Amino acid sequence: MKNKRNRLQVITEILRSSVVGSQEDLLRLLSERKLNVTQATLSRDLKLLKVAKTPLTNGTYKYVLPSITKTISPQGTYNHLTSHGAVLSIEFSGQLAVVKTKPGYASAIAWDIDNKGSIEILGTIAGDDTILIIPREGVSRDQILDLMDVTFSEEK
Amino acid sequence: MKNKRNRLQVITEILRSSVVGSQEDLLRLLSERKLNVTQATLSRDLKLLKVAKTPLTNGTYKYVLPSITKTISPQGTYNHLTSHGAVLSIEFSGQLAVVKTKPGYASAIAWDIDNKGSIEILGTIAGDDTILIIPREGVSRDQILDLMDVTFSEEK
DNA sequence: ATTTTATTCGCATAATTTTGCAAAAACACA
DNA sequence: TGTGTTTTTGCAAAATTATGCGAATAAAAT
Repeated sequence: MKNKRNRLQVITEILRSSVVGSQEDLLRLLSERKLNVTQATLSRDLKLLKVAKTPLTNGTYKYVLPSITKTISPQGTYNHLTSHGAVLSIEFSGQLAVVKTKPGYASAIAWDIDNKGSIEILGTIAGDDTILIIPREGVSRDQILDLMDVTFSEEK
Repeated sequence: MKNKRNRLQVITEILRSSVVGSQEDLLRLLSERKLNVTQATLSRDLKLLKVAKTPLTNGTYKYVLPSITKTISPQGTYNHLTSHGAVLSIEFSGQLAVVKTKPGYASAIAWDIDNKGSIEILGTIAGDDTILIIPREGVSRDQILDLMDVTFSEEK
């Protein structure tokens, strides 16, 4: 189908605006919007979107979007944070990763990154609102993204 | 049993230091440490710890600890952040919540909290490394924790 | 100490999620 | 358009996770 892109978009909107506790629930919400798929497809969609299922204090569960999502912009893909945290975006240039933060946050966040002691990262250099991450040779962009996802949103 | 506390502690250590993709895996890791329980218990433990199952880019899954975990300490529960983010802990006194941050972060974070415009929070007052949160009457500690969880880590 | 109350946990099962496979749909392009 | 390739999806089954219930254990109360 050609509505996969659209469906993924709608799913993120739904998850952003409501508490969804199961794929069956999501299925219902989607069909209200005339998007009919099976639960199996949702499982795959959520995996693609890296949506996590997390317990709430009220004893129920909720699907939550990851902190980093890939946005497809005119000039290639671009990873921006869906949260309102201090980290605004992550992009790559060759082997290097560039993290943009709110003004003043860069060095503190770079400290967090360094402090995680991840073997994948050789070091970081921070300005005021920009951090340059120097990954170890052979480390992929995806590995860095996973790492940041985990560093910035949920815990390791 | 009396080793629940210990078991929860060990679980957090394991999840912090390795990639666990299923409860069965966790079961094995625990039994290596002489902690024998059933998967049912793990499901409950993970729910208690608010551990989320999240997809990784390599196509597998991983259980991740939340940024705020309730630590079961002798003098009652106490909520500290497991992440290396700027927020270090949240504790309550009566109706008020006190957030400790890394030095210098308090006002920036208080701004984030205010800016979320949550109806549950009347206002905040920030010093250098401490924020006082004044919740609206009738708002529970758990509600505040949920809110902070969402504010500091994952998206809403 | 005995009874009552609350917690923890295993068992079995229910509920939910993931995935292999094959078919359908979309795409590429000669 | 026809043919080969890739992507998407449903189906059904496998795998995984969640939970009702009762037994066991611990804690509290009298």
